Amino acid sequence: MAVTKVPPEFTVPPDPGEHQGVVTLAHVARRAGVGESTVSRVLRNHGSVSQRTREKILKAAAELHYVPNRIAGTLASMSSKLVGIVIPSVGNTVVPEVLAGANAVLEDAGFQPVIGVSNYDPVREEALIESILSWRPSGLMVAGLEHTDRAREMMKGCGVRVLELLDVDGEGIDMVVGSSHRGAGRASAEFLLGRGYRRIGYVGHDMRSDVRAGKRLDGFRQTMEENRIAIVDHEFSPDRGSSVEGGRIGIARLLARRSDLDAIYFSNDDLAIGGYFHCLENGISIPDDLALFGYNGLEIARLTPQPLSTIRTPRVAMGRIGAQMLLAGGPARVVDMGFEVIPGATS
Amino acid sequence: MAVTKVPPEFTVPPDPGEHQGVVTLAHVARRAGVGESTVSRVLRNHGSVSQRTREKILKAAAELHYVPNRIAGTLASMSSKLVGIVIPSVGNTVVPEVLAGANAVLEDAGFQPVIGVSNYDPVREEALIESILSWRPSGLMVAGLEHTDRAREMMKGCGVRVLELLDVDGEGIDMVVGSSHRGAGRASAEFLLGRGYRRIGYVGHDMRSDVRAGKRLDGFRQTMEENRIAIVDHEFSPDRGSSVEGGRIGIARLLARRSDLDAIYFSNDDLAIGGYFHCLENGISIPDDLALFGYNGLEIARLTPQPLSTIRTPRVAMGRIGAQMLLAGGPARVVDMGFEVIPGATS
DNA sequence: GAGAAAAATGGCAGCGCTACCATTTTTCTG
DNA sequence: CAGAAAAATGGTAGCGCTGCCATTTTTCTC
Repeated sequence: MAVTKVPPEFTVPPDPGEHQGVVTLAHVARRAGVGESTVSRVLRNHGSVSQRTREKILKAAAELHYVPNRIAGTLASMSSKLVGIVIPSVGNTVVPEVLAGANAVLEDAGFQPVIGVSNYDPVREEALIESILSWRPSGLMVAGLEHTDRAREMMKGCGVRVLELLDVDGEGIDMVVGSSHRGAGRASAEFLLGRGYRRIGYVGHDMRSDVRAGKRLDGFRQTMEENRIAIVDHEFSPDRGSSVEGGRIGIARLLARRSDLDAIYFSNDDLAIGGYFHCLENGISIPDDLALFGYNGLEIARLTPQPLSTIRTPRVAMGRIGAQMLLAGGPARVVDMGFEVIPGATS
Repeated sequence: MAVTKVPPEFTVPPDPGEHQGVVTLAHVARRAGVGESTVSRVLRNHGSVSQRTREKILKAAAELHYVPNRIAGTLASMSSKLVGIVIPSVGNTVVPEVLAGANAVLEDAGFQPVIGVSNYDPVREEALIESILSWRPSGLMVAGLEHTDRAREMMKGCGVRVLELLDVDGEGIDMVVGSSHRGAGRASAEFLLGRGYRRIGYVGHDMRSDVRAGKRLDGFRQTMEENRIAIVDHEFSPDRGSSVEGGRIGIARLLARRSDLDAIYFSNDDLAIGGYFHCLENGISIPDDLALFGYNGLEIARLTPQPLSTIRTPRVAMGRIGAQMLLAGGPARVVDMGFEVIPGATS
C-alpha cells in the first residue's frame, strides 16, 4: 500500500466556522473603511477618535467577531499585560487565598496571571521562572525568599519587577510582602509557655521542602531554649506536603512514645486538625489532657467543636497588597504584614 | 519654579543591571558569529546544526544571559505554548486538584497555563474567555458546561480546542471530561433510602451560582420522588460559595425547625463537615440520631473521627486526562469519569 | 472669513522571532 | 576524484499590532 503524502493544508486542525485565517485588525479596518491605526486607537480607547468612526469601527469589529491578538500587541508595544506567578503548590489551602487576593487586583487592572507550580522544588522553580520570564511579563510574584542562585540572578537581571510573598525572614530581591515565620514560632512558644505547658512535643512535615515551616520551628525552639525548656520529642510525617492524615499519624506515633506530653505544636493547621481528630476519636480530652497549637488560622480550624489555637496571617491581604505594589512599581521595600495569635480552645 | 521636562529615557523604569535594551537573538548571533536562523535552530533544538556551532551558540547565549522572547516566537510561528484555564474559584478544594492534574501534563509538554477566575459569575467568565483567547492559546479549559451564549459562540468560533471540565450533564462545545452530577444526586438518594432513611432534609448553598450542586439536588429529588418520598425540609446557606460555616449554620436552622429528621443530604463535603461539627458539639449521635451525606470525597472528610459518607470523583485524573486530550487534539468527545459512593460511617 | 489651534486620521517602520528558501560546505558513492 | 546527496548555514519576508509622524479635517478666534 502506497504511503499517501498529506498536503500541508490538511495537517492543520480543522477549524470550525469558514474563515480563511483569523480576523485581524486589518480586516476590521478595511470593513470600517478606515486606517489600521484608527482601529487600534478605538480598541484600546486611547487617543482621540470621532464618535462616528468609533461606532463604525466597533460595529465592524463585532460583525467580524474580531478578537484582538495581544501577542502581537505586546510585541509591538513592548509592554505586556501578563504577570507571572510561581507558587509551591495549589493543593495547599494557603496559596489559593493569596492567589485570590492578588488575582482580584490583577484582573481589575486588566492583567492576566501566568502560573507555574514548583511543588516545593527549587530546581523546578528555577526552570519555571525562566520559562515565565520568556513571556516578558510586567511583573513576577514568587513564594518565599529562598531560590537557587541562578533563579535569583535571573530575577535580578531581567528588568522585571519581582515580588516575594509569604515570608520576610531573609534577604529579598526587590519587593517583599509577608510575615515573619520565625516570629510566629516564637509567639507560639511564648503562648504555650505562658499557659503553663512544659512538656511540649512537635509534629511536623518535611522541612527540607517547606522552608517556612522550618523557620517556625526554629523560632519556636529558640524561645524554648531561652526559657531553658527543651522540646520533649518530635515526629515528622513522611507525607509530601502538609496534610490532615500526616497529623493523625504523627500524633499517634508521638503519643505512643511519650504519653506524658501536655502540649503539641504542629507545623500547621492541617496537621493540627489531624491531631485534633485523633484526640476526639481516642477520648483524649482537649485541652485538659493535651493542648494543641497550629499555624495558619484556616477557616475550618475555627469551626471545629473547639476552635483550634493557632496563628493567623492576612493572606488575602498579602496577595492584594503585593499585587498593588507590583503594579504600582514603587521602590524596593519589605512589608511585614504581621500575624495574630488566635487563643482558640485547644490550649 | 520651572517645570522640568523629563527626557524620555528617564521615564522608563530604572533597570537593574547595565543593559542597553534587552538581549535579543540577534545579539547572540552576532556574538557567536553566526546567522540568526542558526541560533533559532539551536535554541529550539530543531533542524540540523553542527556540534561546534551549537556549542558556540550555547556559550554565547549563556554569557549574555539570553532569555528568549516567546511573545515574538509565538507571533512568528503562529502557535503558542499557552493554555487558557478558566475556573470558578481558587479557594474551593476541588478546583486545585483538577488544576494540579492538568498542570502536571501541561508542564511536561512545555505549556504554560494562563488562568482566569470567574467567581461563579457567567458574565465575568465570558469576559475572561475573551481576554484569554486574545493570548491565542493552543487550548482552553473551562469548568462546567453552562456559559453565556456569547461565550459559547466565542469558544466555538475561535479555532482553538476547548475542553469543558467537571460535568457531563449537558451539551458540550468540543471535548468534555467530568462526571454526572445528576447521577451522583440519584446515587446519594438511593444510598440513603437503601439504608432505610425516610425523613431526609437538605442543606445547600447558593444554587444559582453553583449549577452543578443544583444538578445534584435535582437528581436527588428525582429519585426521591420516584420512591414517593419528599424532601422534608431544606435550608440554603446565604454564604457566597461553599463553606464549613454555611453547613453549621444551615444544619442548626434546619434542626431548629425539624427535630424529627433522620438524615441530611448536603450539597458538598464542606457543608457536611460543618454539619458534622455541629452534631459533635451538640451531642447529636451520628448516625443513630441523624445520618449525614456529602459530596466530593475530600481528604479531610475521610479523616474525621467518623469518615463522612460521600461521593468521590477522580478529580486529579480529570485534570490529567483532560489536559492530555486537549494537547493530543483528537475528535470532539465526552469522557464520563464516573464517581464512587463512599459509605463512610455517618449514614 | 482668514489664520491658527485642535482634533481626527492614515502610513509605515519596526517589535523579536520563525518559516522558508537559497546557498555553501561536508560527506558519500562508485 | 568527479558528481550527487546530505548537512549546515545565512538571508529575509512576514506574524499582527503599536508608536510615531505627517497629513487632512474640523473647530476656534478676532
